[in-house]
Amino acid sequence: MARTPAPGTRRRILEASAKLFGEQGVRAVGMQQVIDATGVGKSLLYREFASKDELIAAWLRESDAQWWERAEEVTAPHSGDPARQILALMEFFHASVREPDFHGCIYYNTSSEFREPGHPGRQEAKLHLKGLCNWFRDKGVEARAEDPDALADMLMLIVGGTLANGEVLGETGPARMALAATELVLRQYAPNALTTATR
Amino acid sequence: MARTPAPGTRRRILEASAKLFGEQGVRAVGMQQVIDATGVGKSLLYREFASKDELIAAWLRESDAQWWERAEEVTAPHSGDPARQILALMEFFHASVREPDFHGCIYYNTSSEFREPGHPGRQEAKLHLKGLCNWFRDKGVEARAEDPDALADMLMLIVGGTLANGEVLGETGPARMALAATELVLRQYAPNALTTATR
DNA sequence: GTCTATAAAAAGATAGAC
DNA sequence: GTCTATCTTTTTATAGAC
Repeated sequence: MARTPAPGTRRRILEASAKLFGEQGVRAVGMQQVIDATGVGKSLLYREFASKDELIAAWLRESDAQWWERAEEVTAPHSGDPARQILALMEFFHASVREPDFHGCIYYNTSSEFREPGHPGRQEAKLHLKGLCNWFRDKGVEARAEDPDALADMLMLIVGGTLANGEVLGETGPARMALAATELVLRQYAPNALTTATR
Repeated sequence: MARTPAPGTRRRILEASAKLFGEQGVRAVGMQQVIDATGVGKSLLYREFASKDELIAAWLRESDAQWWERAEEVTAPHSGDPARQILALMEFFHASVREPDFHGCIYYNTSSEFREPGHPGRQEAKLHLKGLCNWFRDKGVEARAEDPDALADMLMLIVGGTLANGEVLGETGPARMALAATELVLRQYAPNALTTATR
């Protein structure tokens, strides 16, 4: 009880890291900037996170958990209607591109910033994206898709294309087609499920 | 004639930069590494490129020119058949993901590495991607698509999704659907053109 | 426990030697 | 013209003051 740091310390560091890493990119942000933003001492930061790589990994893991919480909120109202849940999640992606401080997907971005095969940034990115792909596949099964894996990969194509193009070209570029593309894919890969979802 | 550097200097610097920036990412590579890889002196490098940003811009511009040369080679054989040209270019993208030293698209990657609005990395990325989008639109017009802009943005979604997912998840992931997705989009947005292309 | 000072290495860029 | 040495800042990380 007495040897652990102040309770809010770790959370504050992660919040500051999320803001800085997300807005400027990971390699663009030094540990000193994280320290300045939190007001925490250098020694304490390195006590919580032994290295920058550990901080990166913790940030991505926490972001993954928080993202799934919001995704649940968006899809829960359409429980039992997998096609509409998929469309709701895709609308959620599209909305993120429209936000003024959108800077791309932290998983695609961070993975591309660290090319070393075993880097935590790559591993967490892979985990997050595979998790999303699995969610799509499960919804595909629920929607009685003939090939749920193909459906899931198609939807991942739309997600990646929406976020990658959104980062460079903004919301008025290819990202604007996210929902239309999703409907097109659903009509092809889960036609029965879609008839109930969109007139 | 006598005050210009050795003729191959600039080209050698650009070739070394292309390899290093492409494989490791731009922020991960220092100017010293470029110097070590070329054998050129530091002063000479800064005579050719006044700053790292200038080197980045020159690298991306040169890569754009070289990319369009190869794209021409791939699409030229199908001149007059825009749907097939689009499919050929998409197959070209898919093939790049399959290459053992694929590290994502240098334009999506570099744009995400430099968030400052006016950064040359962002500007060149925007130019390249808009150029590609325009090429798709022109082919859409040639293919008598009802909405060539929508078709182009749909295809950009597939390109971005293929390259972004390919960087993280490899060729066996969503990238494998690139061609099927293209056919689906063509069938929807340029159905007449496609009948001649795929049985 | 928490912060300040300080490594030690690497970054981008410049000045000067030949 | 070309390379070497240096400058300044910034990076990640550690040791020590309180």
